[in-house]
Amino acid sequence: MAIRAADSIFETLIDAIMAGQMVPGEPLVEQTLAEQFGVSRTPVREALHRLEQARLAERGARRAFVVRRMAPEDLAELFEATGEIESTLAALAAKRMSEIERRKLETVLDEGDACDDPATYSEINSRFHEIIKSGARNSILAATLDELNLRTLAWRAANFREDSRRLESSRVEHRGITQAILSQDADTTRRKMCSHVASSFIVLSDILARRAPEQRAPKF
Amino acid sequence: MAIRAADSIFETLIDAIMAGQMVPGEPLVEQTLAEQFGVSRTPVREALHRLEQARLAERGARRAFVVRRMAPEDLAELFEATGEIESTLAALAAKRMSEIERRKLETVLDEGDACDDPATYSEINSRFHEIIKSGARNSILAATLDELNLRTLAWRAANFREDSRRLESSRVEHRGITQAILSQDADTTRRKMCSHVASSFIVLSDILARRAPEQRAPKF
DNA sequence: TTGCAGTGAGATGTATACAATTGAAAGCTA
DNA sequence: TAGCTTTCAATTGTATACATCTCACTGCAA
Repeated sequence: MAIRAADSIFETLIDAIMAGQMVPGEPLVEQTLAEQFGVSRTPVREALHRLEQARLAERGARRAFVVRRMAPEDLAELFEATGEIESTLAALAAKRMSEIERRKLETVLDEGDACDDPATYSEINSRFHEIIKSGARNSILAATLDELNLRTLAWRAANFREDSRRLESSRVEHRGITQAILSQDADTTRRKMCSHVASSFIVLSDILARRAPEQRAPKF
Repeated sequence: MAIRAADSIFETLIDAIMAGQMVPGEPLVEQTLAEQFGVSRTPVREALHRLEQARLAERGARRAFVVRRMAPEDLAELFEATGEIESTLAALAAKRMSEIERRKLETVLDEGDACDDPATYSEINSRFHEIIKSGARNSILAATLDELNLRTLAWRAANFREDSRRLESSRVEHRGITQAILSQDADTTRRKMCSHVASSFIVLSDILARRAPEQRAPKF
């Protein structure tokens, strides 16, 4: 019982959704998944309920679970929420980060400037946001942000490919955020972070808009 | 199967925690609860897992569930998070509320001024916050706030008795928030709402601090 | 007295059988 | 043919038995 089957199934399903192997609308039947994982329905059932609570699954016909469909408006709300919470964390971080953390932030920024490989930049980008998140000194808000990020993953992961123009503008935005944090200007930090997340969303929207209609908005 | 046993058990347990009938640290044993509710362990099990995800239960000895204990610092973080999110919603509402909603807000404010009964005031207070929440036009943030409020309920419900001085200061704060919203000043709205939630927390802290040590901080 | 291994009770994790619900499709009627 | 009813299969909900894990307690040895 050291590692629970329900836990690993839950995570496997999340990974599959992230990787785009399970598209929104795809059915998630207890019996079928149980056979695939080689377990009984019980742990699968628990995993599916957790996916539902994480808003990654929803009920379809006959109360059956399907990978959650999401309308473009919902995605916009989700990104707005993410942006607001991340901005709040950044504003708190501007007031609370230690000297060591401020130095780290600068280091990561420099690494980002020196990097041209999109995959590496993506990893540096994560560290940048991670430092801010922990600098805010509020684990509840941090957990809330993680949760929301999980819900956008299915879309970001399936669609995002770093394009060099976005990479450059991201660098500029990171620099602005860092400057605001270093000067402990909470209001400016909030504004710049909010705009940064909004930019990411615009890029994603563009990509989605260019796709075939049946993929763009699976629900309709 | 119209109403699932698991659902009603989940809600009953929340209500019991809210009402202070189950104090933090109290064990939640599947078998025992199953007998009390007259069902099998299965639906109880599901309800307990959902309580855990809602952070109202945690694991104690032998992986058993107990009503979640919380240190004072955790409570402070929780209230800070609640305040930040409610402030964000208020700031958005200041920019987005319809004329009708603005009028409603004024009406509720007047009702609050005219009211001296703490129970009635508490209901009016809920409506005030409800109007702001829906005025923000973001269901994700609204749901996030609901979730956090649920987690503070156990403490607020067990401890809160309206005291007339708090009632008066609450009125003043509500008036300030309303003015800021009506003049569509998002920044001021955010600041005032944040301070409003902080005041509530201070009052709660005082009440907790006056209690016997073993009740004040159940964990230690 | 201290430390540790064995043991057993208490609790959750999982498998499986059966019950209940839902929705779609077939069939009947006007 | 349109609309209503009935039926039935698909799927989840629940009950129960068994498996597994954890930890407190006991007893022995150093």
